[in-house]
Amino acid sequence: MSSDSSINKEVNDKYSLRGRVFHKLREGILDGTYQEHEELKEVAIGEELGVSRTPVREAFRQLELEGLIQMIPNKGAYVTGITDEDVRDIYQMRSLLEGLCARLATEHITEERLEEMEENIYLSEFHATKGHYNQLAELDNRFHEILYESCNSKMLEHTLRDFHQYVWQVRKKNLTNTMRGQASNHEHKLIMEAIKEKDAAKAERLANEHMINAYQNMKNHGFEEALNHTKKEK
Amino acid sequence: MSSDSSINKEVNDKYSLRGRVFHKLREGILDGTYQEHEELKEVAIGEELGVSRTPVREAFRQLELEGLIQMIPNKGAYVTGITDEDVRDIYQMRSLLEGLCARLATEHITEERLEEMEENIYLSEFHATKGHYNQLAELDNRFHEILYESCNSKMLEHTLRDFHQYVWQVRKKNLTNTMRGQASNHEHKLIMEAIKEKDAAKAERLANEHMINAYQNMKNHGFEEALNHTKKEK
DNA sequence: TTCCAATCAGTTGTATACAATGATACAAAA
DNA sequence: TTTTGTATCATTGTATACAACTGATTGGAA
Repeated sequence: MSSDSSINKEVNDKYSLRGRVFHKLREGILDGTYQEHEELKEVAIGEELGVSRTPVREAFRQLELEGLIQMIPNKGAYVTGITDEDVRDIYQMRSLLEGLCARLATEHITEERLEEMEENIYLSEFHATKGHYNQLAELDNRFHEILYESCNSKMLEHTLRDFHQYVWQVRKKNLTNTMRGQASNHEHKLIMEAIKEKDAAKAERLANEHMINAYQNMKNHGFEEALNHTKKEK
Repeated sequence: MSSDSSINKEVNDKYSLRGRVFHKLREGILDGTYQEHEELKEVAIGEELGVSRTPVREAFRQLELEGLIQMIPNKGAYVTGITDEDVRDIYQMRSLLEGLCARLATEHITEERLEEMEENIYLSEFHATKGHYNQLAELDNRFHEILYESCNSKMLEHTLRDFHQYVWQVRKKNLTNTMRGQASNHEHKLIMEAIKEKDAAKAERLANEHMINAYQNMKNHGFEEALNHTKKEK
């Protein structure tokens, strides 16, 4: 069921103008192309992407709901951006929720997904030794996706996927810049083993720590550059 | 800063057609007016609310992002609704996150908000003895709002507010139908006292349990009627 | 000079027109 | 009878037109 909706979302994103605008803007905001407090004008964005105001407006509505832009009625749309504090808060929440997810996944994961997870970790080890950081980041991404799909909770899946995408830009840089990739993969392996042993409490604790470690590492290795936001008023 | 955005949201909701459509539809989906799998047609909804397709479409985008409707490109919008499982999952997540929120609030709450909280609890006791269930529900609502505003985390505030609104319809019925209101208020009082004592760990644990109790109570006292969804295929 | 108001430019809010897509019904052929 | 092709219709996707609002500028009066 959840795969249905994600497939539809893919199709939607790919073929509709609105979807393309939404993702383009989201990406732009998260990677700093559109900076905090910048005003987004409907016609300007429309021309930039070669579409009319209608799809742009619809994309704005979604970005507003995600909190990436703030709309002031009859005035304009302003980039809220993602601050250091936001990243910290997301990791705090994710630590708890990824733990919950891992616990639930222990109870509900299918044999098929467990195999994909095993393959994922195996592949990650390979790419880590070869220094293929892009593949590594993709696999890391996918590992968490598998967990989300396996927790048997539509709401949790949805929430975690949102958070994950939110910090994706930051994470990507981090995995490619440091040795975190290998450590991360090792932690994935431990989580998977706990799931295989059907030890839900252990899986929860490990997933918890996995997030805390990821955040700590990020802070240590140049957090600010990872978010390439150049300014910050306070 | 967070109050700014909520004010804007209020203004927005009140004065723009899109906002009105969004809330009307959201309410309708959550309270069962629009049932699961029902198709929402743009023109029909537009005529129903006396607006054109444009604001309706923009509201659809937001509902889609919240997961309340599913849109199939070039086909239509279908109500996803909120199932028993969704409510269970939300309470599971809320239990963890409200705990986190209470912990953070312990560190960051202002004197002003603490006073409002105290007043809230005092008023709740009064209305509880008088059987004013509507006011009780409103105050319960507000208590959590104060916590969200006090945690000093924009993301957490946003997330919890979303969840809260999601289960609001269900909660309201529950608070009005049972003696849960009084028990709930007592738990609020304990949480507040922990915050006043600056015992963050205790506040976290209490908020945790508060959610679990709320959910348990809901299950015991006719969960299905609270969600007035009449059908369910499986 | 300063203040106020009127006007104007620019932007968003909403409605509508047109295009494209998918569903359905019906007819014709196997 | 069943199947397939086609025409038609309903619905969504997108563009555009117009209305309403906001902010700024200009001009005049005190």
